[in-house]
Amino acid sequence: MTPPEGPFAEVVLNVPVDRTFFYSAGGVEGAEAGKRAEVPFRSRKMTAFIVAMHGTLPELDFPAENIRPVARVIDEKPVFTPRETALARWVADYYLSSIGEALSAMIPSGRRDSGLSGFPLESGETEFDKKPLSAEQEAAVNAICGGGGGLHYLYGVTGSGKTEVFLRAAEAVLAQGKGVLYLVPEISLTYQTVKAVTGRFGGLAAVLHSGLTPSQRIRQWRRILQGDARIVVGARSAVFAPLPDLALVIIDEEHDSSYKSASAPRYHARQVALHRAQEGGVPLVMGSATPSVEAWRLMETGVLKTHRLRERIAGGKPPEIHTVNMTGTGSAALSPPLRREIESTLGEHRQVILFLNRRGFTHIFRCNTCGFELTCKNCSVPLTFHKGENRLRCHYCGWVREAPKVCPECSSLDVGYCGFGTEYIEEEVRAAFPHARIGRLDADSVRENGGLEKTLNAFRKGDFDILLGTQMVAKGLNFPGLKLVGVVLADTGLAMPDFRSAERCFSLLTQVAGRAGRFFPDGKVIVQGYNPGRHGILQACEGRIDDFYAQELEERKALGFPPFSRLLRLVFRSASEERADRASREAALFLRDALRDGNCQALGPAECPLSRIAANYRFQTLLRGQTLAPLRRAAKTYLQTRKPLPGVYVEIDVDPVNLL
DNA sequence: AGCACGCCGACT
DNA sequence: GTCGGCGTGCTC
Repeated sequence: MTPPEGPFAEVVLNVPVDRTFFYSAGGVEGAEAGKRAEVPFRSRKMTAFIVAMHGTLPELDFPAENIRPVARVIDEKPVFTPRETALARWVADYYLSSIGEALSAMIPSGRRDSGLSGFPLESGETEFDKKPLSAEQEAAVNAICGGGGGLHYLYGVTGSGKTEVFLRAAEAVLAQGKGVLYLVPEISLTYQTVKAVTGRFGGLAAVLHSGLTPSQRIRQWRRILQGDARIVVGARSAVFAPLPDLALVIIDEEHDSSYKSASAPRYHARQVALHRAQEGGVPLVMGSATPSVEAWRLMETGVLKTHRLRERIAGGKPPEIHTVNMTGTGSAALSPPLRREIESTLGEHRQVILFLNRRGFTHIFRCNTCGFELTCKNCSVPLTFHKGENRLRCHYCGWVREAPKVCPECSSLDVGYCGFGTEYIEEEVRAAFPHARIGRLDADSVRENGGLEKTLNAFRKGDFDILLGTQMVAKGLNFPGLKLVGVVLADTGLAMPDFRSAERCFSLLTQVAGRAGRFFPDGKVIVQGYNPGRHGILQACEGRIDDFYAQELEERKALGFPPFSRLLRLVFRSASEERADRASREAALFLRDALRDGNCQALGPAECPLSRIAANYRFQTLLRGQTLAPLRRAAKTYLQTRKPLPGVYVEIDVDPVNLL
């Protein structure tokens, strides 16, 4: 074998191995740090990220003749800099992933440049014009831009003008020739914000949204890297945007859980943003009408500087909220009061949104004789009945089966489909209001009709009288014709065994209520539930915001949950229940021992609330402590020194947002 | 993560 | 005798 030719490329690969690899770059043109390359790895080709070039081979613990040549350099110009590599290292360290996994999550995978920008700018619109600032807004802008870093929170209801503050602060930063990162929860749900940014800053803006193809994504990425686009708007992964001179980070709807990645590395964009801001010594400003409980606590303790926007710029006042107790009301999804309100709203030719929190409480199969409930054969969740096709479907893995006519367990004929799915409600609403035009918005209908935006625009234009939908109608949408919002079943999700369920319920209801009164002072909200007096529902309905946080913080403190502790979750999953169980118990023993000194605990192991997902059995162990460092250290030691049984996979979740 | 290598059971 | 199960370890 010929001796390897220099220079040498040090690369990272998307494998869960936390180290770099070396390749000979003598045979290719243009190998350079920051470029991607194709390399042979084991028996296949992989995309490698070149993190450094070396003239001579550094001392290695393996024979130099094993060095293999780079197959091809992918990029003409570098797509990342040492800043991105350093950020990837930080993410990998914080979230216990490999550098390769972190860098792969950061950098778009596009190959060629497509000519399309992927985001045509509309012209002739005027809503992007600067609006005059209230005294509160002006004070907030001044504080944020007042020099130095600083952590700020814009706390105010929907319509209190948070966006305008963000835009003015961004404008000031852009005027200095520096860069702004503007994070939003889900681009498709925050179209108004995105339009406001692109409308006001035009070609200076880059939008990273989920609809971009990989090549469009890398085109935007290059614009940012070159300094052509200096304000970046985007969802979670936009937090990695390679702005060369970042001077302001904005996080809109800070409480939103979509900022947390569900796959490795399981990063929280808010945490990454905080790191970037502090490292650069630049301000970070977050905003929401319903701050996360963590953020609320940081506001109370003064870590976050709070700027309260009390005025409702858009006019209107908080809507009336009525609650309806559904206990013992039978199988109708719409209570008489809700029916009457819909009727009178339609009579005024105004619009209605019926909001349904689909998760966890849908239309499930249940035997009235033995109580048997049909669950997915792969996951442990109840199957959802789809009347249209007369089938049952799993909303986790997609498994479909015919709807049985008799109970599979006791053969009773007395079986039913209880709960309210969107289809079921649609039917009931159609029957009750045969002349109303009804639109439906959920994950299925979005896929079928080819677009959330289409349905929402149709509703905004008045093509429907009633819009029936899940979570996605609750966010960032303003409909001038809307008068009535009905929450069909507010308890949904509160039954979930998760310490954040009350918080989620509260924020959802408060946000929904906030939308209703935005344009009309006579907006009305009706909240139905089996227990509308519950913590999380009651305070949202009565607008007792401070009370909710006070009580929630008290409960978290009593139970030792965040923000009074830090958590690290390890999920062991396997096709074999026995192995997943055994691996989790072995790990818990090890971890408990590793944490024995220090004020930390290992909870569990226990079956996960979602005990099976996609044919995998799941067990978890929770590590808890006052600080994260010992938890991370223990988990890291476990990963490095122990390997779980074959066929058992470990998911590490640092700062988990749900424990399902 | 893949994927090859290697060491023990049933089978044309 | 070998085909193939899965447990173990390595990847520049």
